[in-house]
Amino acid sequence: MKYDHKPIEKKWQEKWEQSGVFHASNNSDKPKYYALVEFPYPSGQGLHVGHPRSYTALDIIARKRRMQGYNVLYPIGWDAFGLPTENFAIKNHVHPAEVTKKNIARFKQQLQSLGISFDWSREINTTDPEYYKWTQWIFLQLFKRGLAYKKEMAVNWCTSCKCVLANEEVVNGVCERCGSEVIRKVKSQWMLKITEYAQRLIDDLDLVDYPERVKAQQINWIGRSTGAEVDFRTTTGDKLTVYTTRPDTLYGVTYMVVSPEHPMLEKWADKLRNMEEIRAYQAEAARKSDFERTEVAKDKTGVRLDGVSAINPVTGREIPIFISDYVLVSYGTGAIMAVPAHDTRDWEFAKKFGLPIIEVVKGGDVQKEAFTDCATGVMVNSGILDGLTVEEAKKKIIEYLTEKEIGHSKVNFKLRDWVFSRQRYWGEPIPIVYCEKCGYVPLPESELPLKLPEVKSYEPTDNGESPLACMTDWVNTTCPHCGGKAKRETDTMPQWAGSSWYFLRYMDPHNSEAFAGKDALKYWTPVDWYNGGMEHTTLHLLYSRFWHKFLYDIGEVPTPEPYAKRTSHGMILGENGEKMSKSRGNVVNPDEIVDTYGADTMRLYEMFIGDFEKAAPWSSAGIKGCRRFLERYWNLQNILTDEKGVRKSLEIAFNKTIKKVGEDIEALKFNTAIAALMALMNDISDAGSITSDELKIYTILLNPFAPHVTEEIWETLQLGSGMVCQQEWSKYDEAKCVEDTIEIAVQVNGKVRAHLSVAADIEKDAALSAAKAEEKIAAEISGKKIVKEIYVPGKLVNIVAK
RNA sequence: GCCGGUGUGUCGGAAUUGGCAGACGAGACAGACUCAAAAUCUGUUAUCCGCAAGGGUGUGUGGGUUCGAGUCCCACCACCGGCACCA
Repeated sequence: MKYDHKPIEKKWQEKWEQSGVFHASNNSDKPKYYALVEFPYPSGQGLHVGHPRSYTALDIIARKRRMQGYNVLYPIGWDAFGLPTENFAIKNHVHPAEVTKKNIARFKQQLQSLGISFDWSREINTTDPEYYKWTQWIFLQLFKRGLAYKKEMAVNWCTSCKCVLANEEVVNGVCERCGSEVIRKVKSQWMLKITEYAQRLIDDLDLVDYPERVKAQQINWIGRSTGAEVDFRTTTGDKLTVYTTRPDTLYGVTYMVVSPEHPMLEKWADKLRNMEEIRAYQAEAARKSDFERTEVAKDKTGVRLDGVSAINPVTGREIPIFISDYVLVSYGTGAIMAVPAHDTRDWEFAKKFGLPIIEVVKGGDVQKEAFTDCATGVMVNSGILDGLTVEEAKKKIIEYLTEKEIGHSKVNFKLRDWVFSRQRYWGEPIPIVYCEKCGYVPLPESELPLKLPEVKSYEPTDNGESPLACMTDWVNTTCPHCGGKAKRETDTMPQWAGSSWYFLRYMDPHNSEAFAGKDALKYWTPVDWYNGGMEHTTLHLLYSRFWHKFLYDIGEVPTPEPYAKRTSHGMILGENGEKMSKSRGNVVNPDEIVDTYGADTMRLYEMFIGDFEKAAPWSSAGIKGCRRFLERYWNLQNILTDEKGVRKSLEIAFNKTIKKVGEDIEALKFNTAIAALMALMNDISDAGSITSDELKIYTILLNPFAPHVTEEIWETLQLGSGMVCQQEWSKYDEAKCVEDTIEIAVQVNGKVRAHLSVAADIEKDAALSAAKAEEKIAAEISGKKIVKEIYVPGKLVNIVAK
């Protein structure tokens, strides 16, 4: 009989669905295991071949855990709010909800055709009011505790999406999503105080098992630095505070720089003789997009303040103040003390404006370039600091500044608060009302969900307002606090809102009283293994850790961290090694692969393609190899013998393979697990036959990778009761993983000269004398003096002779 | 510039963490089957010298440690990802 994947795969997908074998239970005596993959955005393009790489990997984990006796939760859902859907809806004059529904249906069908063991009874959808009710509820909790606030500020504005973006969504000065120019625009925005959690988001990385590269990227993004704030007196009698990480260089400060947006400039307006020039510079800086501002980063510009200067607090010297756009308002105090001798940027600026460069750390030639090394230098020209190392000087100067009350130590972060409002339709409405008398008033929780109203046009507006703003019936409401006239917030939440807590909803998806019941949370939290893309490291992953910590603080979830273990898959590239895209014409359609080769082949291939954590190019030849392998497995039924048990000749091969497949799955090395199964297949082929017990083990080992074909063989050949996915995972005998006699290499002076067949447990002396007895070795060493003899049990002997 | 990572046959990639480099798959070549092709099966396949037995050389480059290095150390080169005027 030929291996025909189509009827087999259809049959088992239906059986699994009907029997509910993959449904997790909230009342189980078994130990729990929560495996999670990032839920997809149901785009109009349908599933990408990259999706199954992640889903199959954790499906293998989930299936193995079930076989190991765990109560496994492996859920799926839809992160369905978002711009592409909204844009498609605008273009085709359909409601985004309709578009979403259609896309989800397609995605669901595609995912089911892959035989992933998701618990479909827990399917969630972020656009479902029963779901976003709780997204809004969490927002209200943030608001009540002062972590959601509205602020007038310069934000990133995407000129094409006509919408603000979070810092995390701006990549190289352009919109992460559409690649259009991002400009700065002053707008009143809802913000979330993620900065309040900056330190804990770093510290608690110690509590979790994440790849080093993920931790490093998050730490980098949060950008903690330690230094000091120092107050400088000005000639107007004011105080100008700066932040510096090098307070040790205070004696080398020869000028100061404030950002063009610095508030002191307005205060000094009437004292500044060149205010016009300053205003012109400010205007120019404001006009530049972030992209332009960093583009010209090499060439320093600025204007010297004429009329106000500052006093260096330790030298008493009067120093000029400049404005320059190399100083950012949003970091530190928006002002810096400049030490051209020991900071590259200050050095460039000083050279351009002919400012003095005073060396205060010995070790370089500060007239040639800035000397920034902190490890080797010694302080000079620095009064009380002379002779100290940089580290000692930092400590001493901070003590001094603190005592004199002109400065103190200070920690700063690069992380900014999260811009949380979007001027678009297809998102969760923000449940806040603005009342002239009472200000921003939260909607009572009983009024949740605040549903998205039907609108005539979803078109984003040019004036920067949400399309909801023209829904006057909906916008005009009464204040929940005073009952007077009030207006609803018309901005919606960003796409990252719904995904910041979705893993909690899976634990208890139909609960109408809470986002999840306390018992369910206690049982399932945390997620045991979460796999997803590297591109979410500083977005979704960081945001959801923040929300989870907040929920932990208010007693709503039982753990400080949401995910115990995080792994990351590499991208699947086009056959030409480039990223798959329509314009490159190298997109592989998963439906076609499933149709031609079957889901089992597709799964197997995606796991065999290479190192799971690295990018790998698709290969249409490679997938044929996996199909061939499954055909060989299928044909094992033709060589089934009446013999029972695992035969002596294959005993070691089977035990070794059970061990290797199990260990490799845990280590995310699916490619070598499959290679081991292929090698065992070769051994079976050499043997010319297989017993039912051997086939039983083989089928169980292969099942997580290729679930359909293994179920079919199991059933047809009646290898056992129930389905394969309900069997116990195979065990191995450590003692039977090694051969009795092994071949060891014999080296002379580190070069392999012969091979020797010896008992596995041979002692050093016996191994060496056997080696020396070998004809070739004897010839090699004859007449030489043996200097050293090395024996590595089970591997080799090495005779060093001169 | 800073942080993280990678570099191995024709290709995707293995190598129990210092112990026989190239597992497994793909491709190619040869053979069997076939009228023929496909499929399937068998064999060969890092490279150089040699008819062969055998030997030499080989994991980005240069050095080092070691009986022994793809693996450890130092310096460098190339590529990929992230951050980037963050004081």
